[in-house]
Amino acid sequence: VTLDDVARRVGVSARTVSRVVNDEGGCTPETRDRILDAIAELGYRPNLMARGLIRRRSDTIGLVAAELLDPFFPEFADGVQAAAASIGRTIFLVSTDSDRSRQHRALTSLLGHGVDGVIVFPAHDSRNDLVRFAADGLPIVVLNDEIDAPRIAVVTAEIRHGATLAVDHLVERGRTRVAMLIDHHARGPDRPSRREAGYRAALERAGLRVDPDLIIEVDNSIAGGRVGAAALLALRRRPDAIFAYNDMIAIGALQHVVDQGLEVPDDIAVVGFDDIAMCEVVKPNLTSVRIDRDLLGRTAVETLTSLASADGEPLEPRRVSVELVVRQSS
Amino acid sequence: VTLDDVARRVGVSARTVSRVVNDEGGCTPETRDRILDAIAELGYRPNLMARGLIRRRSDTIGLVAAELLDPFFPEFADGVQAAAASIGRTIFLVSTDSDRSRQHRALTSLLGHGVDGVIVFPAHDSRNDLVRFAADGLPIVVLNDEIDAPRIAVVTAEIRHGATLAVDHLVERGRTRVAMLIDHHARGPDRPSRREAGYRAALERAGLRVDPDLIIEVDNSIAGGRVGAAALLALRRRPDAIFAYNDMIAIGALQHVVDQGLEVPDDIAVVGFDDIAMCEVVKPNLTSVRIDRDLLGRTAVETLTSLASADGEPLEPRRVSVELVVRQSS
DNA sequence: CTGAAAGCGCTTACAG
DNA sequence: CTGAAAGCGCTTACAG
Repeated sequence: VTLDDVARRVGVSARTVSRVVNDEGGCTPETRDRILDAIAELGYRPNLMARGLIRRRSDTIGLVAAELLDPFFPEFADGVQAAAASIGRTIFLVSTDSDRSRQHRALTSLLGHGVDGVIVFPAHDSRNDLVRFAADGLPIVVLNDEIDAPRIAVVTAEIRHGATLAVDHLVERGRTRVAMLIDHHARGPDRPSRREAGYRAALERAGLRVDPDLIIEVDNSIAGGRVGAAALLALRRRPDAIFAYNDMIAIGALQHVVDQGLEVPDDIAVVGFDDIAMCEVVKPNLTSVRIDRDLLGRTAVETLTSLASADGEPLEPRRVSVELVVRQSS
Repeated sequence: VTLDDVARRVGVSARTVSRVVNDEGGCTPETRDRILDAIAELGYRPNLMARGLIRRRSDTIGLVAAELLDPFFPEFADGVQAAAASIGRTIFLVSTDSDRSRQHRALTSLLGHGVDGVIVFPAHDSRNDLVRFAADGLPIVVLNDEIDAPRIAVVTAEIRHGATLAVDHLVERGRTRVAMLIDHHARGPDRPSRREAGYRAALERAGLRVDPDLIIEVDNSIAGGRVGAAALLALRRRPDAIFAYNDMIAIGALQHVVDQGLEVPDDIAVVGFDDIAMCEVVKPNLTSVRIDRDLLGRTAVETLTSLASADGEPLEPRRVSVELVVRQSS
């Protein structure tokens, strides 16, 4: 059942029905009501592909995730979904597994579907590709990375600041040998870790030496945290605090330290990052840097909207603030 | 840049370019190569809305969630995403907050976008609406509910069986007063809980009485589990085991029991449902009924594909098996 | 192996 | 306030 069917039924032109469907006004209330009745009666639903073909956009937003299973993701996606729904946008969801070519295919497809723009957790080494898509007219909001290019806007949490909050806190508690367990994927030459930068800055500001032995690269998982903690405990001069790249790693470290019979936080304090729900479930409860992921998602949508109407004007990066949540582990 | 641009560039008709883009064959390799070159050179990307308008489908799948923040969801979504990607489908993601009218709007929109079909966690009391959409030609795969209607297929885990596994296990360990904490939303007249049915059946089969005092409705959250456990501990004859509707509730119960100074599992055993990652983080580790959510997601996509080509033929419900994972809490 | 024509279901100028 | 015409960018028969 098409617009024409409705028009025929009522005895008006398709143009008039279209006007009612899109709430353009300029139509007698009476005609309007008759059309609305016919729409309900016939069960008319606009064909969004036809509309999109003409308008050159489909009122959709692409959400391109590197990894759906990241504990970070659900709340972020929920924020995106809520904000998108509130402005009448439907979201396309794609996961790239952080693979550049999968991301490329995803963006091609999304562009073909007429998305207003995309919110992207970039795949590894995909900056140039993103810049190219943006140059082709695709508005892109990038998370967790800093890309400076036209039609690309950056939305991020104050990660570096969060890291300094965590380390400052540990130093205040008298810790002098603060180790860091860092996701080895997060530490490339083209992608310096903001958490590590904050960690280093905070230590230096406190007059503490940055001991390279205390910075260990690990797998981004609970198991990785365990392995990292084991390596730290094996050092001749072991640390009195561990700052982890994220909560999963922190939880692994915490578990290993406790399993070894050490007291947390007395022997070793542990601080995570992200503040996922598990922080309050693990014993002792994990101190962490809270990122308001829901807000981050909403901000991403808002930024995408601005970007789409900014017509190529560069947008300042939007930074969502973080806060340290102190719990039993520190 | 359109199909016509490419055609003009190469000096062939749009029809021929279309044939190459869609890999239809029937075209000299030489022409094909020239077209492929022109496509790359011009950066042609097919307009999926135009294609969809004609084909009457957009090669997309709708994923309609009640609640993105359910710990159940990410792995399920990942399975859906992986299976969809493998057959060249992009997914639309919508969350309804279990609200019937939001679900209605979501389905209307998805239908307008030309989805092949939808995978739905139904909103409360929305069965009739789903049946209506299916009657209008929308293939629907329903999770966590049993709806018997044309063009609707059911995919589910063996929930009831899982509950009997859990209770059988507790009975084997000598427990005679097994309580159940049940999500109060899951217990409506139109939606009998399969977990409760399994619980009751297992107890009866073991010759144990089902004590109504031991069945308590709680909020679906850790806090709800705590409240439920408190109520159980306040009974004159308290239980020696708790079977929870899901892991979040179980974890709350576990925490409360431990906080009260009781031994788990010696004084009270606790078993959850779903087997989320937290089960291995909480102390003592939580015994749970494992649902392979990734497989469930893949099965949903597969079923949707069958359903779309089944042309109205009813499909048998697909049941994904579950397994009991015994840990320290029982 | 290739092309000319029609049309998917809408919206966009434009005219009355 | 309403309508007739053109066209968005493709694919689908059909003809050669």
